[in-house]
Amino acid sequence: MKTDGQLLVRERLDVRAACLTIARALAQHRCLVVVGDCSVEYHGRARSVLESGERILLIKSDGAVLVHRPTGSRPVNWQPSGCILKTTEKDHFLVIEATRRTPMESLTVCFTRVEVIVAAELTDVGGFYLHLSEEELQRAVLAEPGLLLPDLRLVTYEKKVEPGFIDVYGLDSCNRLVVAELKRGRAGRAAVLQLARYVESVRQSTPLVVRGVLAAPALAKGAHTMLAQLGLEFVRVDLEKCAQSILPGRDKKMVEFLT
Amino acid sequence: MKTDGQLLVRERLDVRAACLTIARALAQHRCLVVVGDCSVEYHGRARSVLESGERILLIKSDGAVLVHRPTGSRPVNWQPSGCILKTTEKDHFLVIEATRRTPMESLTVCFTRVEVIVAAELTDVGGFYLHLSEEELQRAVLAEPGLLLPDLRLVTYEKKVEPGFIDVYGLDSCNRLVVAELKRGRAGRAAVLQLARYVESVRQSTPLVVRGVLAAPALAKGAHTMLAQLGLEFVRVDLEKCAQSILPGRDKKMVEFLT
DNA sequence: GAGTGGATTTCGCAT
DNA sequence: ATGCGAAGTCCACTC
Repeated sequence: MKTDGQLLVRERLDVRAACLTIARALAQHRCLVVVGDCSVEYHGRARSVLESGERILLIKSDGAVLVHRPTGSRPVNWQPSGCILKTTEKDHFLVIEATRRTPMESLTVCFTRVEVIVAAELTDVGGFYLHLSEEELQRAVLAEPGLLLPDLRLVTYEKKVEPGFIDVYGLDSCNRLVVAELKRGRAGRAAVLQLARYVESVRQSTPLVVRGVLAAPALAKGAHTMLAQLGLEFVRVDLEKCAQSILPGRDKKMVEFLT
Repeated sequence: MKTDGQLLVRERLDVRAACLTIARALAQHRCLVVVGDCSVEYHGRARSVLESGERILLIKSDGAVLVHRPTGSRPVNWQPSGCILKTTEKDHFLVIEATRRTPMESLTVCFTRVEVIVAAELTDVGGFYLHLSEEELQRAVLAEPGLLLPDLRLVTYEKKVEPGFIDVYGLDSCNRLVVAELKRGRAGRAAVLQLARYVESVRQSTPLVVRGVLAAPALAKGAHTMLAQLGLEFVRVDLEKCAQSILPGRDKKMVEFLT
């Protein structure tokens, strides 16, 4: 139950006090954690009703709102950052409303009982670095096209064609054009269709033979059939090799989980 | 700083005490909120490093783990429910590890300072009801095909064809087959392609004229062009009418945001 | 503001 | 377990 500039913790507040505490914290753009019994309604792109129960409400300094049940990795209800927050006391309930426009939607959390409120001014400037995203995978293939096809010569990348952007565009040893679509995960039918559209578009603009190559760590079964029907190819990409290609100096153990 | 069977709140704990408190709470499958300065690493399908900063860690009773920065509606790092948790004290740091298999991945949160720990035994049996999902939209159209096309006679739904399942399959007043794809949001190019594949598949198996209908509240601009090229149609679906059709007895004001 | 594509997507359902 | 599509997806980026 200590209070200072950074942190405020309150337990078992009555509705009036909780309302004031939350309103003050919101005004100061603090992060809020509220634990208690609440019900939730959402109106917007869809609608939802959540009956009463004990949950954890998270309100962030940018206005993002999350309602978490005791289980499940995702919030049962939420509102993205940038929404407008309003706290009121109504019929002995604490009501927190989060509204936004485009799309117009609103989330209403109604607490009948508040167990704990934590209001904190959090300082977080630490960098976040994600490796082996699709972007990094592309960097690796661009730096070392042999990872994709032996003797592949890169012509360009992110080449604009009508349906979108071709990830990798090059020539093989027989001077056939190679149109490659990269996926960091298992490639499905959607990826095959995407590639097919690119290949079709390129064929209409060149007399050269065009190879359509889907490059991914694995290929979904349905995608395999479709690929064959459309005369496209699959190339298995070795994520571990790509990782080593991207991060030559780093600890090789970093990729041990990537199989 | 009260303690009872339901709720435990601790502030400014040293690492040793924090470690014990968390281990005990985890053993009791309580929900945990930890606020403090931490760094995070993730190894698995990808890899990530999050440098030191003040965050909110949420551990749920089913083992789901979420690391939230002060902004953004989504966790910066997470681990889905069902993973194995381990808490250790290491070089005066509090280390929490969450590991799972299939896929093999692990999340490591390392606290240098713990501001607050909240451990709560939450009871939540309230129902959650989501309305106007794609499934409900389909129900509405099936119950009242006129919402889609005047005089549409339903033949079947979720009809299996090679590329997948046709949402709505019927006959119009001219006895042309109607193949309709429903979307609850704005329909894009992917939806057009999906419909095109269904129509193509149906045409190969019937001598009847086949109309391909994309039914959605709105159509993306790029999708419009593609639709025209492929000889398909767009039908605007009135979500409000669908909602009223589904929920005849409910408060009409419930759908006021749905435009 | 809309449109497009990726995501450690997650989630659910059917195979 | 895998595959497939939907999601109140969120998110960043482009036009």
